[in-house]
Amino acid sequence: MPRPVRVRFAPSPTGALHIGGVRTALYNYLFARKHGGKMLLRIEDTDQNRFVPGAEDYIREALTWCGIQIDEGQGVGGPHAPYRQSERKPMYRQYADQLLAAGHAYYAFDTPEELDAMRERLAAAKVPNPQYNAITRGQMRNSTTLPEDEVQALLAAGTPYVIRAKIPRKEEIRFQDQIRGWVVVHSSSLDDKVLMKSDGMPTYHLANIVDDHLMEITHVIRGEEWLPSAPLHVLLYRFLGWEATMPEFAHLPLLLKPDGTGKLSKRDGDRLGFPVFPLRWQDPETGEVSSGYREGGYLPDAFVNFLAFLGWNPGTAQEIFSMDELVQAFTIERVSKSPAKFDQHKVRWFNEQYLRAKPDADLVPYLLTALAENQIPAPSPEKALQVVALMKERVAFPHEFWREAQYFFVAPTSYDEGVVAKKWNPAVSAAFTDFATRLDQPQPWNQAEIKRVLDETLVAHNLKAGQVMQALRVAITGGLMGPDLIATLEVLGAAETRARIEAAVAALLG
RNA sequence: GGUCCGUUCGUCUAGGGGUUAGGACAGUAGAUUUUCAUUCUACCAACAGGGGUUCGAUUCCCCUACGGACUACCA
Repeated sequence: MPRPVRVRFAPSPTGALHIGGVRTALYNYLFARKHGGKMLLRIEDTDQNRFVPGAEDYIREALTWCGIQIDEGQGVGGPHAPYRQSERKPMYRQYADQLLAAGHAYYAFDTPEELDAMRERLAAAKVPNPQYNAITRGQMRNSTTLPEDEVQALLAAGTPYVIRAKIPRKEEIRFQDQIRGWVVVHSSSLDDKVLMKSDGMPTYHLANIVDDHLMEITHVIRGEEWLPSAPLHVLLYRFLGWEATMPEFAHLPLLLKPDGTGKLSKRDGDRLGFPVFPLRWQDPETGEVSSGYREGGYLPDAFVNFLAFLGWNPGTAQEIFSMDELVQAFTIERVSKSPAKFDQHKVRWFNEQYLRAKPDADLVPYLLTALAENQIPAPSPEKALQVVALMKERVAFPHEFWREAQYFFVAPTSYDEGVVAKKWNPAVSAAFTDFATRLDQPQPWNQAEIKRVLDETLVAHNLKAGQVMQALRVAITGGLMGPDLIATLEVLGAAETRARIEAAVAALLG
């Protein structure tokens, strides 16, 4: 009978989580939800040198922002706590000992200098595969070469050592990857990886296998950069006697730079002008700030939808998916093998789609925030709603409400010179003054009335709409872009409309 | 260098032994909006190359090229 699905996202707290990591978390989450399973968060902090303060909080906040809920793990708790590997340190030693006892691992006493010397020697001799392996281990200082009593003496003397995996010399290792099919690697191309470091901390390889086993992980969904070490992991499951419950592997394609080639990296975002992080991040070491999608005005649903499509698609024409719909549609089988380049145009497009799909009322807070940021007093709820309704098809990001709609709140201080030169003249000016006066008469203030009064005025002055509309827009907004002018006047109100026309006439008359 | 993974429009991708190789983003043009944006319509644009297998390969196999990952007491 199949075990209940349990997957994990296991980042290292070495800095901000970049979008490749977010996508890995997302696919794990979708898979867990789809199968009614559990999503775990485990922090892989076995390298104390690379620990970055704040990184763990960042990771959890980023996942929360994306709507990726953790069922069990760091920050949430659960039956397998602790979920931080540094706090699980005492648990790993016994498994290393088990490997040692079974002859699948050995002590190695080589100093860093001795290791360097070996590598140089192998390089100089042009050895095709220079590694600490079944062949070279015979020339090094370890428990496969040293007499037993000497090994014991060294250990008793507290000599620093590591524990290495004893990789068999000639063996074919094969496993089935859910995305790539059968992967076959010969053991001779593997090296005797360090399992336990001299500080007593396990390396990724050991900690990962032990924790996945103890936490009853059924599917390991991770980035392709792990594919080369998967055979080692398979071997470790076998050596530890855990083959029967070994998780299924699925190695996700990489996310590439938008230009050129290579793995997407932190620098690319700054260079190309788009975020590579979900949230803004300030490096505590250097103080360097990297922009985030959240702060850039991206809606989390849009960001997640976009990310889901980088390396996966449902096989249908549908592109807009809520998280629930993604859960329904997602299958590992439809994850592609080839890497994907990041496309900033497409994220923007997704954001536009999501922004427009929101009810006007949901967008009002964005407008109010944008206004507050620019020291504009909050308008009436009615006016805010009207502006949002008029502007929502014209913006891709919340912050654009300010750039695109500020003339609803601030009178223009300058007027587009090209239009003034071409369209503004004493006749137009006179008609506008007259129009402003007519607006003073009591009347219902709506688009039909405004249009009627404007038409009347134009007839009286023997002018056509084409001759004055651009000039009128410039008088009202200062520029020549924007939504329907009559609708704009309606939002502005009679008094403001009149004031702006009179100001423009006064400014442009001479 | 070695090992492994990959290769369909500029980008994300669908497809699959016989198709006008489909969609989306981007780009271009036109229509609508007397503006801009939106919207609509159209256009542009791809099976890396070479060998097989086959009546027929973009699809299956092999090779080459190219790209990438990995090759730490980092994950």
